[in-house]
Amino acid sequence: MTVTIYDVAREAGVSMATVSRVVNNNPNVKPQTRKKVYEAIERLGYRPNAVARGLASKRTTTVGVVIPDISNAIIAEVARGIEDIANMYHYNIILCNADMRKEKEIRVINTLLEKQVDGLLFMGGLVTEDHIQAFRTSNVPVVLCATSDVEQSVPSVDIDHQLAAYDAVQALITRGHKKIALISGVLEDLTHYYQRYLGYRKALEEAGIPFREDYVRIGNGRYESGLEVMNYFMELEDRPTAILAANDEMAIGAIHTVLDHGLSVPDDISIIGIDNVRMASMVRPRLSTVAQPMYDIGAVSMRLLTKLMKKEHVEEERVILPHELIIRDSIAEA
Amino acid sequence: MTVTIYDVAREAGVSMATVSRVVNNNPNVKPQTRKKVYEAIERLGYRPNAVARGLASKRTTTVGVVIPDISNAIIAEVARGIEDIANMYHYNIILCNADMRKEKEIRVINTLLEKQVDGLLFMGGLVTEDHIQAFRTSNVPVVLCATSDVEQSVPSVDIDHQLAAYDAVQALITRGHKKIALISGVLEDLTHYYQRYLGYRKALEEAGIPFREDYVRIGNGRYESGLEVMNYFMELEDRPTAILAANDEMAIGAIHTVLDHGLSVPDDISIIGIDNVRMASMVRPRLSTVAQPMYDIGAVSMRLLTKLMKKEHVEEERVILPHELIIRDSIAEA
DNA sequence: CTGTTAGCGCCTTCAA
DNA sequence: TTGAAGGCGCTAACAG
Repeated sequence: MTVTIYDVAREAGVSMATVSRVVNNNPNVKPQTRKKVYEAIERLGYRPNAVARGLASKRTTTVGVVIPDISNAIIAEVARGIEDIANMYHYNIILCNADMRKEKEIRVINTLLEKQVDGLLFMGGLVTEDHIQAFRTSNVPVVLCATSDVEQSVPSVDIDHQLAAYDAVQALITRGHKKIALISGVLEDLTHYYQRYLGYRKALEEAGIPFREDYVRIGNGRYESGLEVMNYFMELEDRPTAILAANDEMAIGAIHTVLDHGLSVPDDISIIGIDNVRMASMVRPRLSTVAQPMYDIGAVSMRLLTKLMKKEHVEEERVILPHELIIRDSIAEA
Repeated sequence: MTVTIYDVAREAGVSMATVSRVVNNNPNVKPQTRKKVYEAIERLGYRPNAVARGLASKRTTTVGVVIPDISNAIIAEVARGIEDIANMYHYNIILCNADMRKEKEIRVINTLLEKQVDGLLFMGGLVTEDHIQAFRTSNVPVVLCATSDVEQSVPSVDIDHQLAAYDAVQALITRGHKKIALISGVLEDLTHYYQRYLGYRKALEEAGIPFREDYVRIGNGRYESGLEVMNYFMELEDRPTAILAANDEMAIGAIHTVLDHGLSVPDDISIIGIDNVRMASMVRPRLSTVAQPMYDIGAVSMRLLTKLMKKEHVEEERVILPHELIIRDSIAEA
């Protein structure tokens, strides 16, 4: 039924080894022989069995990419960066979605490891002790992509989330705002939302603006949540004049709550986000935000992983990429 | 270095066969023996090698999912449907993105086949002769998901795109609109955009509204494209009062062009889309659209694939799921 | 430049 | 209920 390397060898009148060499682009084959083999392959419609190959060579030339949340808007661009570099180095990549559930993340990591991937990229979620434990039990290199672990014991590529939030608040302060509220994500996410929270506080502090408990509310990162939290701020007696949302999706929700109240963004209230997802420029007013270099995060982390897989020397296992303030139409002078 | 089934056998004082049985949940093992084996596995930190298993059993219990475009907003929800059912039947799924490039789609299909997946799901893109050719050379079942082929020779799960567009235009006609324009996708996409185009024409025809060439323009499916095409319509002397956009993203672009011209949606111009991506309710005015049952499309196609993989009998290899008109704020009486 | 020969780690009869 | 043994399809020395 299935045609194997042995069939091709017989058809071409050579040995299995020679066919193997041809398939693997080993230069030690006479051009003429090579041609014969290719013809036989063509005639028989031979397709190499990657499973057998993986077993024999102990390398699968594939890297597993764990996506904690496939509906997250930033992953598409990051994935593109990963793939471009992976292709360049002739690695296949297989994506596995974990649906934002930690237990499933661990399961997926183990599945990938059982499949003998040559390396692992963990993309964008919260990294716990259990994750690290799962990584440790493997013999393959792991790179965290658009995230990092608190202990900083795993190679990673990310931005400085604290600084990103700091810069966003700065942009507000520069424009004369003093009543600046934060729509935060869950603070248990120590590497993303908590850092952004710290950046918010730090910017206020440096500007001599006192921190107010009632100016911070936690959302879940989704649009609806931005809608709700902003509603709370609208009801405040001493309403904020500017908002930092910990991500763009909540920022957009916040904008819409303001509009739905019949007020204007940015004339009445300024709103800034973080991430620069594609949607940020697909709303009115267009959202000002702090851009993550998503493609680069993907590309650099994949590049780092290839080095680790080849046991090449790497200067620095923890890479921080620069972010960029993008001013559009959703913020204005106080 | 790596611990194998043989090590576990020795540690537990049984044969490899017994360990294999335990790992594969074969009931023919004495509970006591099973326990011993589990303990040995635990002690040694044994992790089954899926590659070796795949080679020996000729089944990998994984299905490959080809995603033509990972940044497409509808795939996340479809993927969720696929995964839920896959988990239910104990299949792993591996996602492969093809970046909207046909040549890469074919390559990815072949890679997946080389990896010996037990089945293939092709999600949402245009299916050409070359695709079908690639499918044919494999021995595993293939299901098209959120798409179908013109010849209808491959099992598929999709909606009736023509009817969806028809219903959208109907919603406009019902509200008294007569000057209805279409922001289409490329008509070469026979299974999606061309069908939607036909639905548009059919609805007009049945209502006795003459078709106008200048009321149809082709976009590329993206937001920016909606922006541009709508700009063209705005300049028309006899401006349309209603727009059908062939997908939501272009519809949203169209809305913003109208707003940017200082006019109102829906008071001056009504706009309706197709798909019901999450973003449709994340804009102001919220977008009316025709919803695809994305989760179900994923779930049903995966279910169909499991049947095919088990060689079970299936009634109908081509499933059409119902769509639904969702009226929100972007359309009004003429 | 080419062929021979061991495995890679596991499943799966077939016997016992 | 368990063990022995023969592959699965391919790669990787090692010879020649």
